[in-house]
Amino acid sequence: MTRVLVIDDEVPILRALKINLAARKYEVSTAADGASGLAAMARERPDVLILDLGLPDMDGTDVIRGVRGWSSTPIIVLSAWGQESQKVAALDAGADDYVTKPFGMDELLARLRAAVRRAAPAPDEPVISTAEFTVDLARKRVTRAGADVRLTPTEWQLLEVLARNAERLVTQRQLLQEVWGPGYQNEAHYLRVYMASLRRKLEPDPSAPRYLLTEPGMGYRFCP
Amino acid sequence: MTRVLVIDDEVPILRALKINLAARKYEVSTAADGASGLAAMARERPDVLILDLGLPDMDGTDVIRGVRGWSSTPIIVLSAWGQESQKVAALDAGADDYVTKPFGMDELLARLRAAVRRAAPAPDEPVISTAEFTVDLARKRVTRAGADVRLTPTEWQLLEVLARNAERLVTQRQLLQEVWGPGYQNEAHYLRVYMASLRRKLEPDPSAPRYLLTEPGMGYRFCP
DNA sequence: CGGCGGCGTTAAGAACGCGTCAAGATCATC
DNA sequence: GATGATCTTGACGCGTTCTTAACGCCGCCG
Repeated sequence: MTRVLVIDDEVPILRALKINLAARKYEVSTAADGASGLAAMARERPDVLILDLGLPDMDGTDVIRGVRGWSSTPIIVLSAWGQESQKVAALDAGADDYVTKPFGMDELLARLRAAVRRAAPAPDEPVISTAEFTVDLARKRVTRAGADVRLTPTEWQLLEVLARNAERLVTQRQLLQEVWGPGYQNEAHYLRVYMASLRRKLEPDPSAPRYLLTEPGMGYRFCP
Repeated sequence: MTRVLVIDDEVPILRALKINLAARKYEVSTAADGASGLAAMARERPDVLILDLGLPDMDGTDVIRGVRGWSSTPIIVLSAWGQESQKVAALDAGADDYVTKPFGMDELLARLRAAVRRAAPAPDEPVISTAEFTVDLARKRVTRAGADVRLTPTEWQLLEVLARNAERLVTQRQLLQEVWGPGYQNEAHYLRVYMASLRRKLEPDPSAPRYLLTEPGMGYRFCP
């Protein structure tokens, strides 16, 4: 049976979720604020977390970071309409999906199923290759034309995040967060320096990238 | 069978709707004022709500907010001719569509069908496509005729909000709020500039838009 | 008929983002 | 403590994007 933890301070929503989820054979527990939510998270180890961003005691993204510090449990975020930036921040902090309030129960259930399904098969294909080079995520190795390519630690981390999200656009904030940690989310400059050096080592023509693409104003994308 | 709740205080309209909707195999219930309407809403959980803005006891937008606090049931608003600002307020409060009195039954039925259709499927895979182009929300990608379309960040954000509310009328205020943030709600001018450039990149004939439609005085609508 | 407001289009300067180079600062290693 | 690699920071040029203003069009209303 799938266990769900709901962290929300609004009683009507809490009750509605409890009833509907229980009816679908989920095992539901609840918490009304961030602090007790984190405690419940550690105590009960649920399979999914549903988190309202508008909590009385803590910022929603801080709760996410608190969880992501030690767990990769899927997190679905509830946010009010019009808080686009909050949603982005939540996703950057490590949330998996979001639902805008007011939400239809069907939509939430669908996203819940999707999150659980995604979480189950963890081991991805650990080797990603392009026509020019291959990235072995497990061995932390990059090969080009038969030979290993020497990458500095920072270069590798950057490439790893991009490779894990192949084909996906990864925002600058997300990259900075994953490679340099929180507090560096505005140092977009680092990205340019290191993307340049990655391209110099991996691209056939570094000034006209084919695999490590820039999406101006938004981020980067790795296209094998 | 689709269940419809009609909240209206005018007896002739109420009767006309009841007859016409029942003839189309809708299950109809009615309420004559805001307070009993909200009660009926909670009790009966209809699939659609048709709400007259000119109620004797409450402001129409307050009824909408009362519903939107806990439910995303589609709301179609009825308003007298010439009450533009009321309509905008209603849409901002969370209504899905509006019909101006006096209205043709065919138009109302069409909007009703559209509202129900929209509410039904929770989009698991966030890809919205038209005959001309497709929008992939997760990958942040727009494809037209097999090729990627380059959008600037602002263009993308604007399209994203419209796509997430496909088929639905989005007010200028909502768009400005989501894309430029609060404090820009009167800069309707930006919308025109960026809608123009979106149309230039996506519409087959930018001067006669088929997908990115203008609702004069109100806002815009994305119709796949 | 003429003014007014909403909408679409275009253009131009300002502001910003990106890539590049290079000079310190820091760290690891011996 | 010296050396070399790596990371941080600054400066600059270039192209893109944002912002703002101006103008034409259309429907509405006095």
